Amino acid sequence: MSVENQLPATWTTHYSCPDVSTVTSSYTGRLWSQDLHPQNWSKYQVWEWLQQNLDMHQIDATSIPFQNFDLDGRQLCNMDYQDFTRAAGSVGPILFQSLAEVKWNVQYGQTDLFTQGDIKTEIDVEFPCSMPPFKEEPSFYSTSELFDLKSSLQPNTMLVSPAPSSPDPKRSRGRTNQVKRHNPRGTHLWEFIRDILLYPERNPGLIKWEDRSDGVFRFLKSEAVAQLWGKKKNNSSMTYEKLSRAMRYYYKREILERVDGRRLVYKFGRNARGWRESEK
DNA sequence: ACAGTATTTCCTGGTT
DNA sequence: TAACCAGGAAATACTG
Repeated sequence: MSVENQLPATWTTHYSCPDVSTVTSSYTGRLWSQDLHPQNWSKYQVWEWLQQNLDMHQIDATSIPFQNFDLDGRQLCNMDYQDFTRAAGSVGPILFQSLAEVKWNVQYGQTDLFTQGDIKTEIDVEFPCSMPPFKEEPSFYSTSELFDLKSSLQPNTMLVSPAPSSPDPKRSRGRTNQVKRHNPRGTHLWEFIRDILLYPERNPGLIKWEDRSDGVFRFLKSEAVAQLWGKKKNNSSMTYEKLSRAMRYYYKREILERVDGRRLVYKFGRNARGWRESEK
């Protein structure tokens, strides 16, 4: 089975975490218009948006009650500021702002300026990560943790993607990377896996609990998960082979426990937090 | 520039 | 044979 087949449509089409330069160029339109208006999001898309916002702001997924966002796009769009605060506490304002900006961008944001380029390479690059951070003071985290997107929202500064920091003379092997974004320490692999697992109703058959209370789970679509992880890390050459190596390193740290004899099965270890139902 | 962490990449060899 | 699993070794990416 190909990876494309493994990936649910919504994920292939919508899930990604591009770097700033790609985000900006993808702000263009076509991917955004009618069918991507938040008003028309499915529950799953709402969930994706939520996840991406948490990622972007480095908010632990367990810190907000996801059940309050078991909504489709229309319901989401009907929420006002108060509703967001009620639903997500201190994270509410971030979400509110994020949604407002998505709406704005769908409506007016994209102009011809960025409609360059070949759709193919941008097609898998779009929204959640392109959520602009909100500008008001987030009292609970430092602005330095934010993406430096403030500027990227301004069309004129967006196109030039200056590959900031490192000179990086010798190139890497395999990995296709363009611009090193200021990628705040994102979610770790095991947290990424955990977060997919946490909401099975929205997990499109990628990973499944084998024993919920024991923390045993199984990959159903190993390569698809690897692709998603790769997207999150902006690494298009990620494979299950490599992802699983990283998983095996978790054994020593007791973030995972070994489950032998069962292919694609892993178990959370004593150092993995946030996966138990009681911790949700 | 540098050290440390967390992968990522590659590889050999074994198993299902 | 394909798809996994085990880990070692070394390279990378990023952070402080």
